[in-house]
Amino acid sequence: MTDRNALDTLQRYGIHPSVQRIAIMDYLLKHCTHPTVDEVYVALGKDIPTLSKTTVYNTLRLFAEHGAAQMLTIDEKKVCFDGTVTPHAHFMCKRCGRLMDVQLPGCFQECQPVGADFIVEETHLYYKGICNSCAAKANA
Amino acid sequence: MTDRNALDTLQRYGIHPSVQRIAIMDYLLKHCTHPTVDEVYVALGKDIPTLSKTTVYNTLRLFAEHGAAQMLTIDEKKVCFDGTVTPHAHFMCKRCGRLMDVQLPGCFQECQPVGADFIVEETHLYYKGICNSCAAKANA
DNA sequence: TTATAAATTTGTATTGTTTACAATGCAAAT
DNA sequence: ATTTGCATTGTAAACAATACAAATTTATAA
Repeated sequence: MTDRNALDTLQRYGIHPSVQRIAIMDYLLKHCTHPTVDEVYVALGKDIPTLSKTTVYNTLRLFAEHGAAQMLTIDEKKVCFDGTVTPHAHFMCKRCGRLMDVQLPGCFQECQPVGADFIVEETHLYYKGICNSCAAKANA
Repeated sequence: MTDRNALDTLQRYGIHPSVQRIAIMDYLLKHCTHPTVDEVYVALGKDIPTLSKTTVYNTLRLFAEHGAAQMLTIDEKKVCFDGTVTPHAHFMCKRCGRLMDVQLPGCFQECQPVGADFIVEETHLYYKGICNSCAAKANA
């Protein structure tokens, strides 16, 4: 059972805490919607009016570098962030743009790259297509 | 053996050919370096001086929509394009930024998403890490 | 406590990619 | 020859992301 407390999470990843960093990590942990920088910035701006967008950029990048968050480049328009760092895949609906978590296929552990002449630090698996709710709308 | 002729490729994917489209597809097929829009634009500008960057954007997007090319969003800085559409994975070196093709693990065909309540149209698998040549440099 | 140094945050200016859109060009069909 | 429709071009604009320097906060040492 992983600890989803913002402060603890920061400390576990060796990130020095601050009001802004705790708030941003807290947002990530509580909103599994894969928010963009702007979404985090707008949402937290209500509580921290002085918050700078640059801080959100820097902080999310910092989290990703320390492995405390995942940077997702699935949508070519904007980078999204994911506070869940346990291995999982993603699905993006091409119609509504929603991004959701997907359990990894069971066989995936054994799926190592063939003839790899490189050191793997991150593995990314994602699917694109049409989500159920968009498919249902199309039939109406 | 797939046909790597530009005109034939366009027709196979139902894309109406034009001088620009043929040139762009030809470039993709002959340069497996996963070029960006700008790289294609600069390279073809020598032969087609009137070429517009907008056309390159539109055309590569069109190719991707028709399945004649793959849009890669691995590097968060820029979108790359891949003329190879047979299933394969990618590796990006975090140090030198190079992007290369990787053979899919054999078990991957059976790797379907678990409990998928969506229609999969594309599957993307890639790795990030350090390539051999960068790792060698680090040891010097 | 006070002074000093280090780290963090802020805000503005800037860069660079991508899109929107209107005008133009071109080729096939009538 | 005219029309129709798609493709291309080029400019303007939107927008994400970064650079940077000033301001603020926090930590450390005297």
